[in-house]
Amino acid sequence: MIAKKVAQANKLAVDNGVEYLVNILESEAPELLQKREKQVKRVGLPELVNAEPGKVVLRFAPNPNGPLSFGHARGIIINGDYAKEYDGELILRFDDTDTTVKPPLLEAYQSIQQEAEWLLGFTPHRVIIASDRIDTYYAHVEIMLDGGFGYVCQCTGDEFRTYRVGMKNCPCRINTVNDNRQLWQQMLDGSFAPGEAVVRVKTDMTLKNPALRDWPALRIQDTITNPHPRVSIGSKYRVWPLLDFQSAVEDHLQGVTHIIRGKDLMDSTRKQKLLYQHFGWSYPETMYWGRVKVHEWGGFSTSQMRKDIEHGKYLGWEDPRLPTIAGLSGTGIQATALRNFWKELGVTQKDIAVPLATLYSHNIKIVDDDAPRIAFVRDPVKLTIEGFDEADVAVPTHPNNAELGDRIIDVSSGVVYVERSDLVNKSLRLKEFGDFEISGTTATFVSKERTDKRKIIHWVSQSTSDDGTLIQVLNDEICHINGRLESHSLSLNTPVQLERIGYGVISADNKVVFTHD
RNA sequence: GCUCGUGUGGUGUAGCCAGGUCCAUCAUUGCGGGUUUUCAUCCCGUCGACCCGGGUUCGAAUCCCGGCACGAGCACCA
Repeated sequence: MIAKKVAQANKLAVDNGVEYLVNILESEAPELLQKREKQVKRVGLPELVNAEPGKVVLRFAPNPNGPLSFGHARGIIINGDYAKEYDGELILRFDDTDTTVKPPLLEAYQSIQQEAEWLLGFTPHRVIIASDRIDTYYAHVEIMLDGGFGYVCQCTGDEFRTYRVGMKNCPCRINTVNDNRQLWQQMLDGSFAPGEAVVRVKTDMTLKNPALRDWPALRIQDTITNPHPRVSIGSKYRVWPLLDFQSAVEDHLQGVTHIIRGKDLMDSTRKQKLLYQHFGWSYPETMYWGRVKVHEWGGFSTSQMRKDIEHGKYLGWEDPRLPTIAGLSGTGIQATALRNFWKELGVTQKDIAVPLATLYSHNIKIVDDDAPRIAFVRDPVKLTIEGFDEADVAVPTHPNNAELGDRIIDVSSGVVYVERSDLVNKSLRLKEFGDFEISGTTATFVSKERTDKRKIIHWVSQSTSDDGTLIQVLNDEICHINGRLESHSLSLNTPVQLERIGYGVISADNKVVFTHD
């Protein structure tokens, strides 16, 4: 019955067009006509669940084992943007609890804060350093041991792995509170070497997910051989929390309401939720994003970059070939471009690979309206001007932005430079100057106005240009391209556009670093 | 192996939870054209996608089941 009616309606729609039905509805039952707009793309980041404006606390927690990379920018930008949008707070937390595998780098504590601020456009509301908080973590270990939901385990890694896959309890699991208390003191006082004892969170060895079975919370590190790089910490502690424990406790202590992180940490969330249950705490809302690769770079690991720099493969963290924030900003990528880029990708759990062209297009949108045009002549050839009497020519600094005014170029010397490769044509127009006929090394003035469709090239006057260098990465090599750079009074780090070449950034009086086409 | 997650044009992304004007959004890239004294910017046009197979339903990108593919976790790294 209903089916028949619907079929009838559908047929009407096909025969008479949807308009017809809409009209009937409008006259007979207007309340059924729910306005559903044509599809619109959602703008901005998705809403946070359970978020009360003014009470949202988020955090970004890098290991300071190097300065920030392109990938870290996502964490800062997304978390920071939510904090801003919800009038909440962003915590910058240094998770520097490993002194052996990924040891922290002293300089990174400073540089990360600066880079974070550059990326965000504001200063993180709180800064926490995990290595300052070890005593607090110890206090929570003691609660855990006393509460019977943690124990000191003396099994080797291999032994425990066998228990984990076999879903069997390890012998240490039945330690009494007193046993654990005593063993804990022994961990602290140096009776155990690294690997001889760990503190575990007691969950359940029969849990479906093997990752969650009695997971390790703290371990011993040889901080005599590998002292913590912060002098105030150095060799002070032997027992260090692992990420899952440290992060869980700290998030609770700081009142974090929302955690947004990589989906590789999904099991971390599950482990931490089990710990929160033991403590009687409630876990923050969590969101995840997938892994990002950039076509041109592949993946990027801080540890690998650090090795390559130490081996001299790269100049340093700010090397323009490196996907670090320092490298990117040094080549003229703007913080706003990075922000827009990451916000556009959002927080999907898909693993993706994006082309650099996407980032570049964001950067062009930020930079182009205000980037002064400036000429750089590669492989310069000196030409003598004939038949032009005026002392100078005025060239607009920006073709679409008159506010930037004109560049007055003195040509009274009668000598200009042009690019050698442009000289395959003998009839040329020097941009904003005039039409010329080239013969040997003389350029004879023809007309100020355009007389034909001859090719337009860029040029510099000898007296208003200097020897300069364009620094450009080509095939993973840093190339220093010498030429003549138009004289300018632009300050350092000004984004410019080299006419007919591409965008760049002033890196010294006579040096420009190439950004992109 | 166990566990978890993801699959929309070349690349990203919206829509999916609350099935119907979704012959699927927006951006980027490619291609074509226009403006322009830059091979830039800007503008216009155009190509191009719901992983596969079943099921539920009058109707499925959207719900269910099963495959397949890819990724991650199972570290005394973060």
